[in-house]
Amino acid sequence: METRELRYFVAVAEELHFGRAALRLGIAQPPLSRAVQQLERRLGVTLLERGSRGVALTGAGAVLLREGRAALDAVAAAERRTRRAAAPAGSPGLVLVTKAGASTELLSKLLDAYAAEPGAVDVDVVLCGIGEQERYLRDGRADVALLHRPFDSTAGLDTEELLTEGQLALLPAGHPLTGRPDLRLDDLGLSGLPLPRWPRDDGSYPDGPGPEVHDNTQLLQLIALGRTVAVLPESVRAHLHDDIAAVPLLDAPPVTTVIAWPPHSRSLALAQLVRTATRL
Amino acid sequence: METRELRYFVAVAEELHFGRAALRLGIAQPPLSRAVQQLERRLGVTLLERGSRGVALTGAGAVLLREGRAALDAVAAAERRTRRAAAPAGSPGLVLVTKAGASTELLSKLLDAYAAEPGAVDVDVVLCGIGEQERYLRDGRADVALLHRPFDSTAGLDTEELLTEGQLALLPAGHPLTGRPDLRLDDLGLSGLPLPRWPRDDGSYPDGPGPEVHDNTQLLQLIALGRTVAVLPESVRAHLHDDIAAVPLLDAPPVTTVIAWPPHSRSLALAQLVRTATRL
DNA sequence: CAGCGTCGATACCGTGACAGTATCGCCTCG
DNA sequence: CGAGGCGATACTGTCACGGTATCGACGCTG
Repeated sequence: METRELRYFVAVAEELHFGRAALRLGIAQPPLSRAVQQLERRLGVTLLERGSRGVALTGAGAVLLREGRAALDAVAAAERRTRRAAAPAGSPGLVLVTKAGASTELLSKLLDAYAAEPGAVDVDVVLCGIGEQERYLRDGRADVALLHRPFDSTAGLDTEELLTEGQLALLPAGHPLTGRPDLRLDDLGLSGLPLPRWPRDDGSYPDGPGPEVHDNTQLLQLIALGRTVAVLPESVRAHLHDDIAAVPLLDAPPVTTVIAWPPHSRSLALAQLVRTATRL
Repeated sequence: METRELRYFVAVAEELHFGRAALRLGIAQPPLSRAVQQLERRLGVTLLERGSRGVALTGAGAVLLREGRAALDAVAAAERRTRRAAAPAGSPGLVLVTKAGASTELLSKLLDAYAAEPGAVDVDVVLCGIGEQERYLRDGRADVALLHRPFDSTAGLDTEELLTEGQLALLPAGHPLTGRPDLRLDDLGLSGLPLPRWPRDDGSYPDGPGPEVHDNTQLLQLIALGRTVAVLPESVRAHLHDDIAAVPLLDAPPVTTVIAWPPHSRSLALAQLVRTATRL
């Protein structure tokens, strides 16, 4: 199986539409149809059900979509890491990825501490959207990530725990619940405010009454405006102005910040960064 | 990067010889030279140093060898798993891989217990060489493996521990050390017998006085013949005849048998097998 | 030091795979 | 029933891939 065939199939499987997929791939529709047909013939497997109203994935097609994405990520990682290995000194020695707006204090302490180590290399910091860190590690765009359990999955990664913290309820300043010394998750239903809706993996939003949000800044602004409430780790306190009140939550699951990297990484710089992180 | 280019490069990087690599790939040498050159041009990276006496890997080439193998495994896994997903009922629902001659009691108990579960699917058992299990999981030849820590690496796999056991010194019957109630690792040096040499990942053997072995049967025979001594988990006891004596080792690291599978596996049958295993 | 063998690179050529344009066949919806 | 959307098919040109023959550099050896 060639990566070209995989790219083609993944595009069609994601778009569920040959025309759009061809557009995305920058080719015409007929070669795309033929390439996917040929892939199906060579595998001896029907991947797509062609109805007159677009296409649908078969069970085997769903498997190939998942596995094919992983394989394409692995190929992309091979290419990027090879280029990086040959890059002249001075280019970033390590790329660290984390969610925008999370663990900022921990991150800056880590970067400072690591930079002070003898033999430290340059560290590029990449900020990505919610839950995208794993992808960055798997396709080689990053060498190491900061993740937050239980929100982010660490399956298939090597990790070290850095920090565990409780969570706070964030409410608009002056909200009635603000007077309580602490809260439980059930109490938030009494706030009269809906919880925000975060995007799913595919970018769409679940249905519900709350506002759609995709980063923390946006969320904090919506809380201050009295449109929503949120549950966030204690470390957000540093970012709060007096228009938002924080109340400890007794029964919210604790959040653990972990440093994660792909298994089989063979980099001294990475090992040193991880060691520095665990010593913080 | 196309998988064809990766296959070609990996073949050359492994053989360190264009002619042999071409033979292995079933093509002539000139197209192979050109394909690798083109790969280097497109990556903008020198992968091989061509000397008049064969070729050598550059640093970037070593990276691409490692990452490229992983990528090719991922592509192979995508292909195999897709075929399996479309295979008619009756074909093996799960493939389990383990080292030949290890954990046989545990394995047969597991297979019996799982087969008795409602909704159990057929389980194929594949026996492989030392340390090959991880490869089977990564390239899709197997769905689940039995591994033995600390010998096998479980990096990048999801695991559950099944059994931890101490290790025994295996000596020829009648050997002087046989009289002792227990031993320490250092004592084995006094046995007058060398330790056996296991193959490395690349199939070659380290230098040393001991005999070369590649499986347990061979090893036990050599012990019985008085040619070597070995350190093995307690569960080998069941396979010993009276020509071999076993003495507990006080300071050998305990061996843990774990059941392991690729992260992100989405199979009910696998989950049920793992649950059965942990309940044994 | 000449001659030969080894090994990778280059030259040249034929075939086939891939991409493009035009068009068909089918289904859906107004 | 006609129009439009969607995927498949027909046909064609070009380029990439693979093969054979040969070159050029280096090392070994008599």
